Amino acid sequence: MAEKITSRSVDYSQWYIDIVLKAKLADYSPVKGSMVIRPRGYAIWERLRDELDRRFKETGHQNAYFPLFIPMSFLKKEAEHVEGFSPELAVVTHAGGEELEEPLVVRPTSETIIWSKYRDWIQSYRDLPLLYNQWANVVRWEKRTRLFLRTSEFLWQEGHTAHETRAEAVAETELMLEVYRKFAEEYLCLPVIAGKKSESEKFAGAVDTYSIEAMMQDKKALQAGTSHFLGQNFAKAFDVQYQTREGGLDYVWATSWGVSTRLVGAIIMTHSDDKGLVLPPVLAQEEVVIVPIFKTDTKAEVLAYTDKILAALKAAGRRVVLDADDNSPGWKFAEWEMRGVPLRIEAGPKDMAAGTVVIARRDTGEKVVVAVAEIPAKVAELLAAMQKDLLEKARAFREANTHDIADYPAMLAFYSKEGAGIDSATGGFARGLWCGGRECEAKLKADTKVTIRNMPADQQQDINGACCLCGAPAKHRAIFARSY
RNA sequence: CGGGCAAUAGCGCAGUUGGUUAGCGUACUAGUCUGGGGGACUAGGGGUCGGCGGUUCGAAUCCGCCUUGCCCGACCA
Repeated sequence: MAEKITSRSVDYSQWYIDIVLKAKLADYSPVKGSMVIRPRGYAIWERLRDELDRRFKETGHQNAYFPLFIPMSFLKKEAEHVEGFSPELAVVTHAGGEELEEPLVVRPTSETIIWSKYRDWIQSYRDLPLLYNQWANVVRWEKRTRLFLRTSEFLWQEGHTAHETRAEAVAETELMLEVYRKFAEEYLCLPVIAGKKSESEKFAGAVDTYSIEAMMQDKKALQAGTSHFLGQNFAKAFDVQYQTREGGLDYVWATSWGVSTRLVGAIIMTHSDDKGLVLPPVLAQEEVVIVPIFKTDTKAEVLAYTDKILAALKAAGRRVVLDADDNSPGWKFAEWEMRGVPLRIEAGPKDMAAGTVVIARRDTGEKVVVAVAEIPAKVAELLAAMQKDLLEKARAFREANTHDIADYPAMLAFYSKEGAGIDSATGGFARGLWCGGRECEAKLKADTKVTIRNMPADQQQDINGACCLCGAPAKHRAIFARSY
């Protein structure tokens, strides 16, 4: 609270931890890798979740809930799936004081339990498509954890859909990726790159995995959401067949897609500064904080003044809070900046005499004097401007740190720059042509820890040239980066 | 899971050749003044020194194991 947070330029990791703890978004728990989400952090998740839920329903999806415990044997039905997840499984072997006949896996994701039920529910093409989503917690035992970004238990949503045709399932995969992309940009102010993952980076059990990738302020990439085309893999594993329109029998086509509380970490890392949290206004628990500035003998009249402003903003539908505590104004300014409230209204005797207030923007620090009657309109204007500017600022940062790379020496040079500025320099995003081969991708990772984030969907034209890693004829254009 | 560092009041830390009643800053509580960028003074409350075990007449201090966190690596829809 009273302590300052570590500067980004000193230690980016510590800066992030300081913000999460000091803005009271989350705290550690006694169990390694699991975290407590505190009210100020949960409020961000709630607002994000509600908006995303609205968008899912708008695109025809329904919510359901599937159980936390999954029979171990279910995981084993899809070979790649169990192989991918087994190192991270938490398994219940005892319950009710006895050893269980079959161990129960605490869900790391719900494809298997869901498809075991889809088998019962799908008989005919008339039962399709099935467009279900669930909001749930999942557990993946992580070796190395970070608040919000990688925890052993996290909150997420997982959509699981079943379709008649391959084309329809692919379209759903792409549709949900686009829902995520728009949501990330419009609501979270996170500019993201939507594209397909390489073979080595895709989901265990998927035919194709797509992702949205964002750039953090240390220039590392963060996968902010994924959408998978599962083909008929799970339908075959769980024997989910349906009668086709032609009277035949075929396996159902599937997708799954998800975003998690990791998004909260992405938001923090993208927008915040050395004073603390900076939030897109639509996500903020409070959009406006009013700080009255008074002496003991002027307290009553100043509070009467700010009460009217508070009432006017509430009447305008704003999420607003008045901080009438006896802390000094400077203390309050710093505290509310730490918490990431987008706008601060300062009102004291001078303002009262002039019939004005001072409004300060959290992101730019800019202060403007506004007449009392104009406050609701000005607040609306500033909040909208901030929502827009945060996205543009983040986009400009990403563009400034994205470079086209032609060959391997250039790639090595790009990622070997010595660490001036934030953290150890990570170079940023490299954009280059790629042959699609696993070998050169693996070599790059071994040499530099840089991986292919994805192949941007809108940048696959004019692929004429050599792979920037191995020189073979290129098939794709890819984004490379170090990542979280 | 391997290597390194750390854990003492809510937070940040000091204390330790083993010795009575564990200390500082800050935060917290009460009061007075103060108040436009983290204010001053006075008086208070707050501790199983991360856990378990060992050595010892005596352990925050020495030893062992464990837990949690941070950094580096391995791993990672």
